[in-house]
Amino acid sequence: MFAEILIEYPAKKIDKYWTYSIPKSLQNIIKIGMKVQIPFNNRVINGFVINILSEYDNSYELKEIIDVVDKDLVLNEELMQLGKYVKEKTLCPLIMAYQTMLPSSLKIKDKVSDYNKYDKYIVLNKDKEYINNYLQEYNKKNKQTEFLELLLKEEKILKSECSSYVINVLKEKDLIREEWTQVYRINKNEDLGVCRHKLNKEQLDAYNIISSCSKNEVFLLEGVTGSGKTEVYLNLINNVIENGKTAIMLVPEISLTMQVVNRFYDWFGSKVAIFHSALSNGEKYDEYLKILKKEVSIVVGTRSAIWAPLENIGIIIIDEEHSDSYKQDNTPKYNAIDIAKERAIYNNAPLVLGSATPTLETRARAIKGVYKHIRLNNRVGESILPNVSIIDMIPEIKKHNFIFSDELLNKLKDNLNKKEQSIILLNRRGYSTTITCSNCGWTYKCPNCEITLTYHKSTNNLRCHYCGYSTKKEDKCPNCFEEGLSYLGLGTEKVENELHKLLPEAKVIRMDQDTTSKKGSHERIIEDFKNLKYDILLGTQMISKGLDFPNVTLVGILNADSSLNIPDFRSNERTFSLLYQASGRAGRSVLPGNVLIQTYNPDNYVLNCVKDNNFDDFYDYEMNIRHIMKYPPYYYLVSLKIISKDYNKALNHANKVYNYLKEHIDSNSIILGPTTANLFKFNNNYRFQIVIKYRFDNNLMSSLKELDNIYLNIPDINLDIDIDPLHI
DNA sequence: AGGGCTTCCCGA
DNA sequence: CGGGAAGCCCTC
Repeated sequence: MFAEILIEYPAKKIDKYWTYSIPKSLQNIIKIGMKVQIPFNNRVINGFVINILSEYDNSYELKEIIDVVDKDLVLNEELMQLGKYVKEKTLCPLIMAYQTMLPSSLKIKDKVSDYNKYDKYIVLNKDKEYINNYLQEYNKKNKQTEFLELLLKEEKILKSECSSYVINVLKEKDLIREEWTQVYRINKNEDLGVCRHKLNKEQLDAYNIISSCSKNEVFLLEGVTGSGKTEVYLNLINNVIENGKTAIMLVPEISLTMQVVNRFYDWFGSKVAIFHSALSNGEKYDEYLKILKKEVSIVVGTRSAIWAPLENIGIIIIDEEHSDSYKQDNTPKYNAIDIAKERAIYNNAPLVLGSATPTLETRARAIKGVYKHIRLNNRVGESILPNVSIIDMIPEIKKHNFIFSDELLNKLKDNLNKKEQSIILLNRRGYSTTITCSNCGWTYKCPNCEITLTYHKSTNNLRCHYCGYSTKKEDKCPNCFEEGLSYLGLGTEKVENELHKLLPEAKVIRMDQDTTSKKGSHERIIEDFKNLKYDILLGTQMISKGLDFPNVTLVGILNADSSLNIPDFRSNERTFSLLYQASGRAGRSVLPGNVLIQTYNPDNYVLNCVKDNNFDDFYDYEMNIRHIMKYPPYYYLVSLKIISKDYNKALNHANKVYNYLKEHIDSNSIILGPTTANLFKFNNNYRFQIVIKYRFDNNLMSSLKELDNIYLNIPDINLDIDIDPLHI
């Protein structure tokens, strides 16, 4: 017997099958998808069994597999197949695809360490009669007898609650012993079944259409904010598990994750496993184990949850499908929606994409009939969509209102008086975005990335939000040594300061990357705000999605232009989505909501579509632009980045890549560039970019693979290929 | 990836 | 001539 094996290192040069013979002693143990130990180039390393062969017709002398690393960890057939898909789709080494599927504690490359967690108990080592006799004979009262008596009553006691001296003495006498039971770090009660609301007509229609689909089909569930999509998901999943199948539900990111997860816990209790980045390695390990042991049938989590080793999947649901977080931005650059489609096909199950603002790609497919389009047009219960108005900031500037317009400030005051809550969104953290010397014009810039540094007042330093570089702020200009430093551009820290000045009685909580770095701080802020401990929630886009605060009646959006001005063909779409989602936070209960959008471009079409709550018009407008400009969904994109520390080398090779593509890919495909990439200098690397737009191109993928291979062997140059990029 | 072997460059 | 760095090659 022989095994074809992948080497643990995710290097493209050794990304192929290596054949080993299987020793007799392991022949019944080794399976496809298992971690094994092998000799490789005079070392012992880990490998991953990808095929088992009964014959091997080559004179080459093979080495033997040494041992199995982990008998219980076997990727199933579906995931094995999926790995090959990921390699083809994203051009990553195959082993990397499999590494991506596993929680970090179980990665192929890791040594086996025991991630199991145990509760250690002390129990009696003799029967009760024996102990009673012993106590009588012993005929003294001390800590030992006290402990034995307690143990007679309780049967087992946590070791951590016992005196180690007493334990040692009694162990010596052979009266007690230790017993270990494995415990999970996250424990939920049995199925609680609470929190079930009756579905309204629209929700019920959506539920009926999707639940009666027993084959592979993709649905777009497009529901306005507050229309109760989560309730539909819960019912769909309930239906699936009642039929003995399993379900995956993806949510975008953690601020929202726990809120959704808690609804699942409330309904499904211990049948749910969760995955998101805030879990510790041990917690992830436990959750993974629950799935492997088939103790759970529902997995809820962020992007990586799409790899859950569930079998017999009955439905996959992706909430807020427009979210960028479903695409991984380092290798393998996969999109969880693509993976979900593959898994839905494999399991012959429906896939539901839900959003109030689906991507243009998704919506176009729904309109074309590739996906089934289901709409929820009304909010649940009494609540109506908020009233949105646009505030022109140019006249406000003349009144020296640089941050808050009179109207927004008055509404905030009103809300304080009425004891209703407000949300303020500014998609920029820090204090000010730029520090410039008004005397000599010098600006603080990142030495590695050549972009302006953001000033953080609370730590009195300047930080690069891309590479993490940080430096102390000087009192005087470091260039001309005059006291001319001025603070330009607005961040959440400065808004917070300003709120304290203008509304000293308001209790303000700020939520952005800087205030949520600690574990659990997300949930704490959200809980506190929900429990009315604060009047105003101020934050970046992490507060815009999905959160449900019934007492919020006002949403203020500062500097709505900032995201419109980002040079990316999707910036209109992102702005619309961000503002629309943020607006949706207002008036979700009986109280009506107001949204104020502050801008310097009050006539902007995108903002006015938000104001009129009109996704259809926005969609038509933006689709027209995409059509004219040959962008998705009319064309597909590939982005290639040519990266080097050496400027000339990067430029030179960018041109070579261009010429290669020109020669090899279909002449109908459009090659743009090379141009300087969006972040031209990042971490001391110069980056050039080439973008390919294509519709059908039979030569493209093979050419990209070929290019990728060529650049493996060229030193000091890195070629980064992103297929279906989200940002260009 | 990373260890071993070869080559190349330069100087107590 | 010798030693160390850089480049190259190979791994079932």
